[in-house]
Amino acid sequence: MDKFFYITTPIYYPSAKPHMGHAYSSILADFFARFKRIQGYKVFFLTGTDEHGQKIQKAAKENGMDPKDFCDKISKTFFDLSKTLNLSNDDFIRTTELRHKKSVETLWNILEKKKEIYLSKYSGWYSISDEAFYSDDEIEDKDNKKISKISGSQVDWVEEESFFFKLSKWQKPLLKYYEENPNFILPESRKNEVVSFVKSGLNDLSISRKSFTWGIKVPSNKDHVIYVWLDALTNYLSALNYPDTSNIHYKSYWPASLHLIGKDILRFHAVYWPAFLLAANIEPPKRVYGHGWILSGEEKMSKSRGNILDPIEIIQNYGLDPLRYYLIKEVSFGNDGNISKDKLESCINSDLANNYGNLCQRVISFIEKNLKLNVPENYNFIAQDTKILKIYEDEFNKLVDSIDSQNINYYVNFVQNQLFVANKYFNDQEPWKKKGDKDRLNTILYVSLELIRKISIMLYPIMPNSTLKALKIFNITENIIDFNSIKNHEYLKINEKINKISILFKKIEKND
RNA sequence: CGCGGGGUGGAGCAGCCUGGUAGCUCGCAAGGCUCAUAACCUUGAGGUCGGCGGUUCAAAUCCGUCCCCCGCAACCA
Repeated sequence: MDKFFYITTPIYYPSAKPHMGHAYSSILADFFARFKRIQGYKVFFLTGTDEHGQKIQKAAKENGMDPKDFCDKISKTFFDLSKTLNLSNDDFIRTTELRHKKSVETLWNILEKKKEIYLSKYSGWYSISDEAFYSDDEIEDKDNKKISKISGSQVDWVEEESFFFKLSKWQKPLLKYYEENPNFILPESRKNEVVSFVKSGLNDLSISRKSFTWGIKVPSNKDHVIYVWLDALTNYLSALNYPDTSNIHYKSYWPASLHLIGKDILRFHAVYWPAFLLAANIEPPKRVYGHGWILSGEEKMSKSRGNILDPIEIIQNYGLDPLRYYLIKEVSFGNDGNISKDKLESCINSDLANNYGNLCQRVISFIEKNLKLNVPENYNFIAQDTKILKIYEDEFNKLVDSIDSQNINYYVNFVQNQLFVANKYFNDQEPWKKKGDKDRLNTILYVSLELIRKISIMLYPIMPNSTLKALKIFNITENIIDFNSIKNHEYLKINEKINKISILFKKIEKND
């Protein structure tokens, strides 16, 4: 029976151009998607853009553009980014699409029919840029203006009719859901935050606005636009052809396996979203993972500090795969991490060029010179060979578990460790001194090739382009990569030719 | 008492939940090797785990308290 895996990134809000944080979320999601694919799962990987709301309407107006044209333009930059990052996403959803509109309207109607929504009036201090209301003690005066203490953005007194979602009613069911699904919110530290937030009590949620028009209209009352978050979150269903719940996509992939998001939007995903779904009698997603932020050095990236690292520019200068590797390996997943050109450069030199790239190079050129690129024959494993090869067999389940629990640093550290092991093996076995002992020489080279194959497969989800280059040695193409094959030690067939490859990663000359 | 994150060898981090000789990568020093992208391998130096107090046979790890840094001022992942 087929096994299914549905992973999503947040849909990005295209009020400005993509930055490192968007790249980070997307790259991580792609890593999981690619891993599950080579593990044999049927994967659906979704990303896209969230294009409704007052901010977009306002930004469009400032640019003298129609909101839709404005969205088309900026959404394209995010679409382009997905190409630049070599994402393997199966779909790219935009909330301005008809399929999404239908999906949101259906969800709304269900909630309304189930009496989860009621019409009332909201009055309070509202911040356009935060898209949030603040209470009296959350605002202060500054320069004759009212601003939010929390965000510092300007707030205005707003009094308007609004539809409300009976969020308060779902406090207990949510807590029960968290308890019954202890891994619904990860990492654990953030789960605690969410749980205590819910425990402290939930107010009903205003889920419509009358103050602007750019969005999906409330079906039963066209004066209202549906609240951005109710609109946006539903994208995860829309892409599966919801409301057609009998279609194969929906049946296979819902509930989502993993919503990968930044920690700042955890509340929407871990509280509101499951509440909406429970209220509509739809199964909530299996997991929401709130990752940290990427900082520049010690500080948050900001234009005023001039320490911004544009992902596009980094990729142009250093290449995509090094950036992907860096973000996945150097950042302790779940925590904030930081990136600097300096650290990226030394990561490229030591991990990629010296360690992985050089391993491939030394082994292949040795085989080229001594065996004319034939697969070594008459190999005969002795204890020191099997000991190394068997590590992959022994660790296999742990590696799979580490991915399934999003403990990706364990996985990456394992690979890095095996790179050291492989280089040490080649060093210790000294094939250059074994030219008189053909059988032993062949065995050493055979084992070395196998190590390169296993390591390259493991690195594939992180660096698809570079590892596909390396796997050309063995004529392994993307469609036949099989993670399970790292357990196998006799993959290579005698009489086959292997292929020479060019240098995988060039070292960066440091001039400081 | 605003909220949250954090303080572990020169740098970046893991370990803390479930106490038991302090671990990883980079950097540094010495040696080895020469197949390879001056790459690789070995060994070594370097930390009283922010301070103080407590619990314990035993604390980076648990409890209390204090100090310091960072984000919450947007390019919201």
